[in-house]
Amino acid sequence: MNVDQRLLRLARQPYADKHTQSIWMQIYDRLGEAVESGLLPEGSRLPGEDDLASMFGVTRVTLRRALSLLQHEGRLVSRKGVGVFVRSISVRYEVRETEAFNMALNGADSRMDALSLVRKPASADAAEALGLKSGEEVTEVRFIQHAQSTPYYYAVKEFPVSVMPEFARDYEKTGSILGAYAAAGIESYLRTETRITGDFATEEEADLLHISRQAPVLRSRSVNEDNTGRAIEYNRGCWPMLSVELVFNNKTPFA
Amino acid sequence: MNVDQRLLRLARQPYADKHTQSIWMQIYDRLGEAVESGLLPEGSRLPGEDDLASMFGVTRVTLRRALSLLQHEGRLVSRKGVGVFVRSISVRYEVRETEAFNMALNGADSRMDALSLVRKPASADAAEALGLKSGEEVTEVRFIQHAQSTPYYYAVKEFPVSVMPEFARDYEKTGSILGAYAAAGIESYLRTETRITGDFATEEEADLLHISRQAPVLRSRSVNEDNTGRAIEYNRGCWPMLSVELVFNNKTPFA
DNA sequence: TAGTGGTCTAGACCACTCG
DNA sequence: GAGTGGTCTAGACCACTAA
Repeated sequence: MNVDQRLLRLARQPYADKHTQSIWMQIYDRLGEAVESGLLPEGSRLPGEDDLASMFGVTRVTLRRALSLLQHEGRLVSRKGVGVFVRSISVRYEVRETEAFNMALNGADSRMDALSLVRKPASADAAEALGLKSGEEVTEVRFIQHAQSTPYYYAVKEFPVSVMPEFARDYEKTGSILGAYAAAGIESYLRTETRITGDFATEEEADLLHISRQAPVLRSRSVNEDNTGRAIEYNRGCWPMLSVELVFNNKTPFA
Repeated sequence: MNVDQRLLRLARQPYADKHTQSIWMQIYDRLGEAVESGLLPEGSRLPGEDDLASMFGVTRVTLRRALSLLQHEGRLVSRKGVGVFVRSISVRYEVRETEAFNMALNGADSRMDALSLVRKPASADAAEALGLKSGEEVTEVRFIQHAQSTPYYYAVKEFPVSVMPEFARDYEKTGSILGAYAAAGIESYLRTETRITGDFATEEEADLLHISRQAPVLRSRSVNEDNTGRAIEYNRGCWPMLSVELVFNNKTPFA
């Protein structure tokens, strides 16, 4: 029995009393289960909306309410003119903030790719957090991180030029941020503050992370200092909300 | 000029090209601005959907797409048979995780109310996090926190009976958790681990926090230990996603 | 060019809330 | 009973994508 047939059987199950739970909610539940059970595997394309609507015995409008919620949750992604696809949220990556850059990933095929690297005046946010003078320059690097060929983290980092004047060269040579730190004479550092908020994806983030616009994300803004207390990095990152669990450990007892 | 008139003027502004941005998105933007600008104050009721639809010159269905997104974001709340209301997200509360219980609030009228206090076997989650034996009992306390008479934090705390056998009495007497700690001989403690995730509100959470079901929330799960390393509390909390900023500070340098 | 998802309409019925 | 938000339909037109 192929996927379409099994999906059809799922769709054709009788609905519970409409007044108990709305039809579109029941469709939402069934499609969600289909994704979680693996009937609709990660990355696979759903039948067209007209087909789905007739399978579930409803109008396209009603069907779309179910799809729409699944998209807002970041579980499905639609591409205009192409189709609706399953976005994996089966894994929830654990990110240990104390490990700073080395995010703990289950799989080994994790890549952190630099999208761009430019020298420019610090953003207002970074200038304040790093205590920079107005107009002071930074090296800004945009990163995207994948796991199992799904993007799940997007970050913009700013490194003061005054601290690491040759960041671009050093990063190029060593291929890692820690390498660039070391090349600038920074052997140890401290992530002094991390601020976490929830928000909705911007258009750029939605594109890069393969989620819908308006899908919720977790944002992190953090500052790194070297062991002399000098601010060396400002980082803004975001994850699709359901894709990550942030873990903070603490060793400092309270009074 | 009253609110309805000013809202009408906002609604009657010509729409940008439909192909640039959809009508419902433009309505969404305008209503969002109306909330942020204070034209629609916190807690106020919007005109009925029929009225709004005719004000904006669209069908109720189209208008509802705008309202629906604002509700998913936790900025509006609807009450069936009553109306649609503005939920304040103008403030984003800063919660310093290192201060554990004493959340930094701008205003002074913050209350932490206990909803229930019962003795029962530890939840599976808590038992694992606290290292309890199967079936071991805890005192479970459910809290809701308000600021400016808006609920913005809901927490379920579990305290092992083996550590604080008289928690209920001590909490009653002192009126605070720290008081109950002290009464049990715990003078200092350590929030050893905090795990942050994003999720969607359950029905109970949506009710208590005055947000829509399916509105995103930030969840925190944390463990407190006393200065001998004994686990004394397991806490599960959640905030409406847009209402909070979590701040973590770190004093431990990396290797 | 055919198929896809995105938008919008006009109208209907319902359950819920409150006076 | 009057007004509210919640649901659903049947049909239409559009822009985008890929073959």
